[in-house]
Amino acid sequence: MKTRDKILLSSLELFNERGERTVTTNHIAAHLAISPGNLYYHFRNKSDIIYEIFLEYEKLVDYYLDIPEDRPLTLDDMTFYLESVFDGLWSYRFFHRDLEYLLDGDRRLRQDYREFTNRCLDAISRIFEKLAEAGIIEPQPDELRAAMSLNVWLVITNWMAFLKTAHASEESANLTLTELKQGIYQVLTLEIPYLTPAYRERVMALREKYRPKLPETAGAEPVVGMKAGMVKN
Amino acid sequence: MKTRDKILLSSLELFNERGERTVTTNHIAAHLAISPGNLYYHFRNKSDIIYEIFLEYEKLVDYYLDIPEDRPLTLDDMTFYLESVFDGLWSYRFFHRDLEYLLDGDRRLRQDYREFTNRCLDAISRIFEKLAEAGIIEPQPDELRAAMSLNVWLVITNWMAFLKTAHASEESANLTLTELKQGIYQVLTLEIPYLTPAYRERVMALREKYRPKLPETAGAEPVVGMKAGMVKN
DNA sequence: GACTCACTAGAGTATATACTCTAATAATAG
DNA sequence: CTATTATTAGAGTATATACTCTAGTGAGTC
Repeated sequence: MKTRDKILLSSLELFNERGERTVTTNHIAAHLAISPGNLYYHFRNKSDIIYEIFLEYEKLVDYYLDIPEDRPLTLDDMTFYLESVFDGLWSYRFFHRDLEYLLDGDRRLRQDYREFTNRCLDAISRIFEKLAEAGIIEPQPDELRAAMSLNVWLVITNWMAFLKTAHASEESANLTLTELKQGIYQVLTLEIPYLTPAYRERVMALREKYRPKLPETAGAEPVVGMKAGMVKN
Repeated sequence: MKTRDKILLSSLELFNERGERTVTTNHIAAHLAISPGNLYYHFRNKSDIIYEIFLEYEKLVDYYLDIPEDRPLTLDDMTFYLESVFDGLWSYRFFHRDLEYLLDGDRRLRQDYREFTNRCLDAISRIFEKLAEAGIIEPQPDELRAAMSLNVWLVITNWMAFLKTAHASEESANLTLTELKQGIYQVLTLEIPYLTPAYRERVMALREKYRPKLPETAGAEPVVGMKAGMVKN
């Protein structure tokens, strides 16, 4: 594997683990057992590394949120979208943590992220639209759908932060799979009132699968692994 | 005014303006035209300053979210809660921005914040309960109410970050009053499906007041001032 | 007038951080 | 084989950061 790619991989790993703020370029180099000079041969600066990681993230999410226009959506599709988005969120979780600071320091990133957000909002809205066409949720006026989509986005992007700050009385805060999946539970909660009678029970059953067993008990559950076995389309 | 209080005030101001990460204790001292030594006479370290600011924030929100148990809630109460919470969010907006890092570095803060979050969630849930009692929203089972409350919390605490990152193509990102208030619009969007027929129109009209005029146009609107004229009870 | 004590100035320090520079070694092209 | 280019090591640097230490000052007290 190319040094350049190793740098990106290690950076992501360290950023996710310890937060971008506490991981220095020297740490990254040390972790790879290469010299700082070597790292700076491949990247102009730390921002550059972060930007490239963002591009990967963007690509991943754009890929997952590609909505088929030639067929109606199914419940499985919706499940796939939810699982995928939380997957992506997990893999690049450092990003949303220090988002504001990162955007303040890199105009390119700010601009790109802005567009990325808008694409995501459009995708969510389009998913709702197609779920309505498929008779899974009731159709809603554009304006309401847009506001709902934005709420879904806010819940999704804030879920990890909530887990890490509000849960986990112990400091380390190993996230469990159950906890991460509760994010899907929260998103489905938003949809409940809009479900059609025909699908209500099925979606409620789906939601139930993501419900936490014991809300307040920090269990010794398996740590998140993800990259689960869902395949696109 | 005591030097100690001036330090807290300036710190909050600078943190809000530039982010905790980029504001050093030396900056704070310089801004007050006092020596670093003086600052460190009053506070053991930077974390201590932040912790004290958090206590103020906590006190403010706890005060606002005190729910009267001797009378039913009104729509005006709900408006007051929403306005107040966004007020508080604005006044201490640096806090949520760097939340994870701050909690990682201070056990006290982590523990207190955790309890604070739970109190807020309980308050939101209690508000929903009393809104149902007042016939404003339909009553819901405990479990759904809890999940809804959590969604409200996620939307509220993530709203500022959304504005600062997704909006404002220009770098500075001066938030406008209209934009901040759109957070209330988003929260009310969550409530729509649960409104009783008797109140539906009134709440929709209230919501309309917070609706952004031109969603995507970064206008030259008046910058947020807040501390608006709402009085408790 | 000596004494205390809360408060302040300002120079200083150990460490870290992002990043640079030079020189050397592999890899590749002609 | 030679020349060029890509890659790497490793020491070094300018600056910043959180924080310390010493030496006071000024207002009140006995």
